[in-house]
This record gives sequence, C-alpha cells and structure tokens, in this order.
Amino acid sequence: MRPKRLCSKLMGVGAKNFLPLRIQNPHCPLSIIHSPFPVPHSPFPRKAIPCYGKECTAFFPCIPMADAPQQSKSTLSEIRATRLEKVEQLHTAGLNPYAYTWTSTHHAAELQAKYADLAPEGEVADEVAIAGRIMARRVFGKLAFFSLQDDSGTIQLYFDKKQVDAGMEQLPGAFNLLKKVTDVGDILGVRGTIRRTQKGELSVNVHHYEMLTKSLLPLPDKWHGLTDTEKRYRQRYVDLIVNPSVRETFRRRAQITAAIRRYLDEQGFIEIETPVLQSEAGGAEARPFITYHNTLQMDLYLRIATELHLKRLIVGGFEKVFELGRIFRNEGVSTRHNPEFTSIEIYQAYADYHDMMALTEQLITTAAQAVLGTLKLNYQGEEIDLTPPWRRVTMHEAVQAATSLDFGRFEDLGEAIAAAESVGITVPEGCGSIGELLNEAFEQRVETTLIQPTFILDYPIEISPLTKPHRSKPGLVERFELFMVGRETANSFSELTDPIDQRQRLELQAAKKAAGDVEAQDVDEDFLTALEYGMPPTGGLGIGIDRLVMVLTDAPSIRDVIAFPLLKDHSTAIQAHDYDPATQVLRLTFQNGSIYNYHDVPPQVYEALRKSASVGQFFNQEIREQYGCDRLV
RNA sequence: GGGCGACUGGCGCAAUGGCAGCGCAUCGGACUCUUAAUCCGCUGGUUCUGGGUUCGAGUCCCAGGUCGCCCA
Repeated sequence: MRPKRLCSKLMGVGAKNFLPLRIQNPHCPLSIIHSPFPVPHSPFPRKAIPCYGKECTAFFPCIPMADAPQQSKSTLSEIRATRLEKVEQLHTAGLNPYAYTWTSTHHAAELQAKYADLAPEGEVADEVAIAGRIMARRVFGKLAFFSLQDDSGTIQLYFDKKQVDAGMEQLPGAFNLLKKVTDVGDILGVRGTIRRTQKGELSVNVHHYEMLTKSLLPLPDKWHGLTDTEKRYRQRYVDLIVNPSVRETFRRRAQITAAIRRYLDEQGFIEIETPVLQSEAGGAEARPFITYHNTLQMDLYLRIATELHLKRLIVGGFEKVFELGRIFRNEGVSTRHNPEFTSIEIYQAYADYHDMMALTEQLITTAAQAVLGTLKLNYQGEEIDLTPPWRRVTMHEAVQAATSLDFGRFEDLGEAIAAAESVGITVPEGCGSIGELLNEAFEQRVETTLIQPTFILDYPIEISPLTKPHRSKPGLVERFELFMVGRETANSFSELTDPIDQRQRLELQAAKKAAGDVEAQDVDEDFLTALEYGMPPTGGLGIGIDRLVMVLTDAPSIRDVIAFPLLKDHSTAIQAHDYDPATQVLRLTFQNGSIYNYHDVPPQVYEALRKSASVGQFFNQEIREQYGCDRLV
C-alpha cells in the first residue's frame, strides 16, 4: 500500500494550539472540527482535534500557532477570517456592519440616464443616495473609485479623502477606514453629488458612506468571472452577482409569464390553482413522484399535469380557466428536461383545437413582443420567425414528406413495421399499433427538422387517450402539437367529452399500467363522474413555459432558465453504521440526517463494510442497489 | 441507461512519469482621475475520492463521485 503522505508541518507536534487551515474531508463524523471555516473572532478555540474518524483517512493539516506566518491571507478560510476582523473593526468604530435600512433616491440606471449629457469634469449639486454591491475597487492614497452594482446596473463612486472626511466629521478617519474595511462584494450605501470625472465616467462624488452588509466570501475573478457550469447552477446567487446576463434571463422569464397572464386576463380567462398532491396522477403519460402523508397514512403523487382538475372546473361552469404552475415528472435530466418544470394549461368551453391554434399564436407572439419587441429572433444561431399564421401540417403529411411512407395505406401492423424498417426507422419493442409506429417515425425523422413554428395536426388515437375523435378522419383525433427549434413546445386538443368513450380509453391505459407501463395512467373515477354530469365541448392547450423561455432568451439549456435546477447531491456521506446480526438489518445514518435500514444484509457483507478503506465507496458499490431499504428519518 | 470529455490555491488556467507554476483576488507598502489602475514585496495547494503500477504519479491503470456534451 502506498504510504500516506503527511503534512511535514504536522509531524512531531502535539494537537494543541493548532489553527486549522483547510477542511479536507467533509465526510468525517467529527463534524465539530470540520465546520467549513475556523472562526477566529469571538471565543474561537484556537486548536484542532486531529481527525480520528474511522472513515477519515485524511490527515488534518495543522500548523503550530507560534510558527504560523503572520501574513498568510490567501485561502478561503483566511480570507473569511480577515473579513471577520474587518467586521470587528467596524463594530469598534461604532458602525453596524449589518445595517437595518437604507433609503436611496435613485437606481444606477436612472442616474446614468438622467445625467447622460453631463460633460467630463461637470458637477451637479444634486444630492443623491444610492446603494448596491461593490464590484470593483481602485484605491489610491487619498482617492478611491468603486464600481457599485444595483438591480438596474452600475455606477462609479468617487471618494475624495478631504470630502469624505469633511462630510463624516463624527467618524474620524472615515476615508482611511473605508479603504481598510471594504472589499469587493460588500453592500454599501452612499450619499453625494453627481460629477463626471476627467476620464468621462459618471460618478457619485461621495461625502457620506455606510457599510450596509459586510461580505465574508470573495467573489470570482473580476475578469474571467464564474464559468464553471456546475458552480453556476449550485451557487446561482454568485452567478447572478457576477453575470448580468443571467439576471436578464430571469427578468425576461418574469416578463413572459406576466405577459401571458395579462393577455389571458384581458380575454376573460381566470387562473384557478389545482392540487399538487393527488391520490392518482393523471392527465399525461409520465412517471410520477410519490410521497406520503403521515397522519392520513396514504401515498400521494405529485401532479404530472393539471388537466383533469381544470376540466372539472369546466364541468362546474367556468368557461375560460387556466393554471400556470409547477409540474413534476419523475424522469431523467437533460438540457431539455428538469424533473420539476412549469407549464400552463388553458381550457376554453365551446372551442375546439382550431380555436386553440389561434390562441397559441396569440399567446406566444404576445409574450415575444413583450420581452423582445419583435417576432423575429435568433435561437442558437438559427433565425426564427414567429409571424403568424404558422405552418400547419398533419402528422401523416409530415411523415410522408420525410420518409415517403403513406401510413394511411397500411392494412395491418406487420406491413407497417416492414415498411418502416425498410426506410431505416428503428421500431421499438412493444410497438403495438400503426398509430404508435407513426408517432415513432415522426419523432425519429421529423421532429428535429421543425425549426420554424409548426403545428402538427391530427394524431393517432392510440397515443391520445384524452382527445376527441377526429370529426372526419377515422383512427385519428383532433390534436395538435406546436414545434419550434426542433422541440415540442405546446400540446392541444378538442377535449374528449364523451364519458363512455373516456372510460374505455382510461381502462385501456390502466391495462397498460397493470402490464408494467410505469407511464400509463390509472382510471380517475371522479373525473369520469364529472364527465357524466356533462362537459361542454372544450378546447384545451398546454404550453411548456421553460422551453418557451429558452427560445425567447436564447438559452441552450433548460437549466439556464430555471433559477435553481435540480442537481445531484455531491455525496452520500455515511455518518454512522450499525448492524444487527439476528435480523440482518444494517442501519445507516447519513451526513444529511436521514437514516435508512437495509434488509437481509449478510454478516460477511457488514464485516467487509467495516473493514473497507472507504465506507462510502463500499456502500455505493456493494449495498446501495443490492439490498432493499426503508427510510426511517 | 450508453458513449465522450472535464475536475490542479477563492476565481481563471499551466505543468515530455522527475522540485506543482502563472494571472487575478487576498495580505503588507507607495500613490488625488482610475475604470482588468499602476509599481514594489509576501502568502496561499493531502492536484475530486479510494486503490494499484513505479525508485518516483497532477500525469499511467482500476473503481467510484459530480458536472458538461452527444445518443437512447
């Protein structure tokens, strides 16, 4: 075995009077010394207990206090410690580094606009107050320039020693204190007048400043910024601070949803919130998340669609309803899929899918105009023109154009499969109907080619269990999907209102589910009961808000338009383990506090776990997928 | 689920198997018009984790983790 390398500074010295420098093993059970940072202010115990944790194969790099270099201020914990000292200095000076309130007269962008015509070295006596985050410091002996960033933009702060000291007489050495205790990242409030510097930068000529919030952690490199995608998603707040375009994306997202709601409101639609927790997850073909209600002792599903409840509202007499909200689908993660995402579903009584096509065009063009001011946009290098009317083509026509196969002419499934395979279409196992095969051919050959907004009409009945049969084309339903930039963006139908037909279709779904299809839905008896009371003819429409926002903000990944996308935990660190040989139950306590019982674990497996160099790794390899478990906490 | 790639100080990046380096930031000093300020000086790293090969591993091999891209 390779010998452990030990920190030479640690060798031969006792455990006392050490200053922990860096936390190396976050999985160690002795969490007290693994708090992420040493806390040198207040009664910080200036010593570290060496790490004797079983799982902790790391050593703890410590240096004796007496030998510690006086000027080492570079690691994260040291930077933080230095800033905590500045917090103390502010307290000592009688200032509160975490202020309660501040009143600004302007935002940065307002000042930039208002004084756009001020000439270099021009001064205006107008008194202004402004607050924001320090994004850059350029400090001279008796002069300093800061860049201050607020919600609207940035503006330069100009600090002249004489002026600051004169303006803050009650605080002797105010200018020097400013130089000493401020860092990039701090939240500062200032009052001053407006001037444009010799070099032409509009500035606030500060005569009074207040530290509103002292920042303890350093921001990323001011020039290169934060580019690590994973860090950007995991620490979105840092991403938002240093990447203005990210703030712009989420501002646009809000404008889009606001524009959609405004339009629907103007058209007389009302938004009604329907349950997220449901005893049956229906309305779409998707695998649901499952959760549990303790006192009711029942399993519950997170909704995979809002469809069935919104239709109940149509039965109840509302004629125009919608809900814009979160949907949960227990599926994989990709640049186009997040397990929780936002959809809008809209239902209009006495309308059919042709009316819904017009509504789709109206909604999306309204949103585009609101956020971009134009219907021509660029998505990832492709020019997209949203000017209506959008192209309308049936699924049969689209597939025929791409494959030269006429699916309307096949007599039976075998013939269709042979024809599909002859043109290179991969036929999935369990493909049980011509309609499913048609959809497969569409997805494989047509979908990604639909760059400009296109309505695909008239779907096979097999893949559309909630849709009214086509009024003139047997075997098809009155359904369309909207595709843009090669992706499904909206889905709509003339809603099925015949309760008997609906029951048969749902029972077919339930049979598929019983046969093992995890995406098939169950029969929602109460929904069928509602239909039996009678639902007016209704058009329904669903739009994927995240995908729409992606197109309108030119975002390549759905994670760029979701503020806090779902990411895997960094580790399943095991804090403690316990084993009962009699019941063969292995109890594992994880770092995050959860406790699991793994069943039927043989004693020799636990022995191997105990002796393993890394418990976490052994668990991942030998236990996690191999044994059944219950969650206790 | 499969394939490919990435992971080195707070951030951005180097390092034919041979002393882990650079820029920015931090820390100390100088400086009244900067805007990636400049100049001088210093500090800071169990190279994602575990194992292996080797006299010697950031680099090679095996396993694992997370992220990204592509495919399903």
